[in-house]
Amino acid sequence: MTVVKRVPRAEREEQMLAVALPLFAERGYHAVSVDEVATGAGVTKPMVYAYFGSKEGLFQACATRAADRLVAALEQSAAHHTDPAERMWEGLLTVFRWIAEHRHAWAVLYGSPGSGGSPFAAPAANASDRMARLITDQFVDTLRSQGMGAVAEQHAAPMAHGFVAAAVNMGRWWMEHPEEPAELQALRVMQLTWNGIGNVMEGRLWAPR
Amino acid sequence: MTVVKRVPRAEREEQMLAVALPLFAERGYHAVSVDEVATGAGVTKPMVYAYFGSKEGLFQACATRAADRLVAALEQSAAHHTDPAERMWEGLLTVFRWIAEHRHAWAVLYGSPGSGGSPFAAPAANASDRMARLITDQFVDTLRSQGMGAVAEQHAAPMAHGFVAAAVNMGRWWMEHPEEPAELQALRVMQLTWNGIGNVMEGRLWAPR
DNA sequence: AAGTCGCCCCTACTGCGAGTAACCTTACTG
DNA sequence: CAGTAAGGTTACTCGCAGTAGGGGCGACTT
Repeated sequence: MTVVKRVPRAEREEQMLAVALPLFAERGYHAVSVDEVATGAGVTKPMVYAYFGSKEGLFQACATRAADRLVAALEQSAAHHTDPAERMWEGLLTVFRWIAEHRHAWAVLYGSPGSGGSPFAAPAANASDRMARLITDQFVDTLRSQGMGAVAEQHAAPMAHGFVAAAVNMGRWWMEHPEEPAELQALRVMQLTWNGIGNVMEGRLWAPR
Repeated sequence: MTVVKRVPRAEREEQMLAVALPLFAERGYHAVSVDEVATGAGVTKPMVYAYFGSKEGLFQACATRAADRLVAALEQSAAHHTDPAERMWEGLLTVFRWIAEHRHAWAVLYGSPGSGGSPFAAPAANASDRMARLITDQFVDTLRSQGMGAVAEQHAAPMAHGFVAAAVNMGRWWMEHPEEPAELQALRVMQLTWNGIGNVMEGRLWAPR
């Protein structure tokens, strides 16, 4: 009899996620069947349901894990810098480097270009919210210390969301122009959101130290 | 026998789209069945397939139509203004007002908050591209006339995409805070992308004339 | 040593909904 | 008043998400 090894839950979940992530990333949610993931992980469909509840649950697990790691990387970067501009710059560098090193995770989180994006965008929205919060806090602190609390209250959160969205979409754009370096993407976001288009048009460019 | 009127294709397509749009907008792609749309439009499923080819085709038709109208509104606005800042500002106002008046179309195009977003994001990407191109052209013209062609070539397109993304996501954020006026959303995008966070933090706010 | 509990894993189904084949019927054409 | 195209239907197939129910093996009691 084939001595098929029995594997503890945690390890098997890991295998399933490892199989599912690149599949979801490359073909999109719809084009991946649960059976496929199951057999890829050496088991059958009901195991996937036992561990993740549903196909959506499986996808969410992939996306949530990706989101957690991305946000963790960003938080760690933020903890190492205090100056606002530097913090932004280093944060962007961290994010774009993370994207380059985790293309599958990024694609699952924020949608791959070829196949349709991901449904069930909750983890992506959640990741964006957490990243936006990091920026919002920075923003509010800086403005408060300059007696501009009112501006902060009103604009910080939505502007932070806009900032994150700009960065995320620059990431999407990047996926289609992969020859460029991460640093250039980060620089562009800084030009756009830190200096502002108005300044750039008048020749005021931003540059890291 | 019930004298159910037979309806010409163009008109029936219109009905189907009219039924499908709010359904997709409120419940998302997955939770809507083709049968539902068909009966809602007074016919049966095969008619939908005869006219739109597939469920995806039906969705794309909704989204593409929304995209066309949004872009058309923006193009018309752009044609009425030449000054870069004013053009941006009026364009943003146009977009946010359009969103307020076409919430369903907007939700189908760029994903509703409650239900999962939409798969098959091609029309959304296409709309973003076309809006970004409007901005890119403006951007390149302005920079070229100042002898900064090199900057333009390298940064205009990706920055324009970042700009559009920021505006789109501000629109998403707005859907969850619908009490605020369109003007405030537009103003925030200007603060973020025209002035830049750096300027805002130093107290330089932007305001329409 | 024998019960028994819980975990890992399977075969074999149900059911829903996308997509299709084949046919009917009304209305307009020469 | 055929002939034909366009609007419309019933009645299927099929793929896949999700489930029911059961089997075996280790670990922990007693």
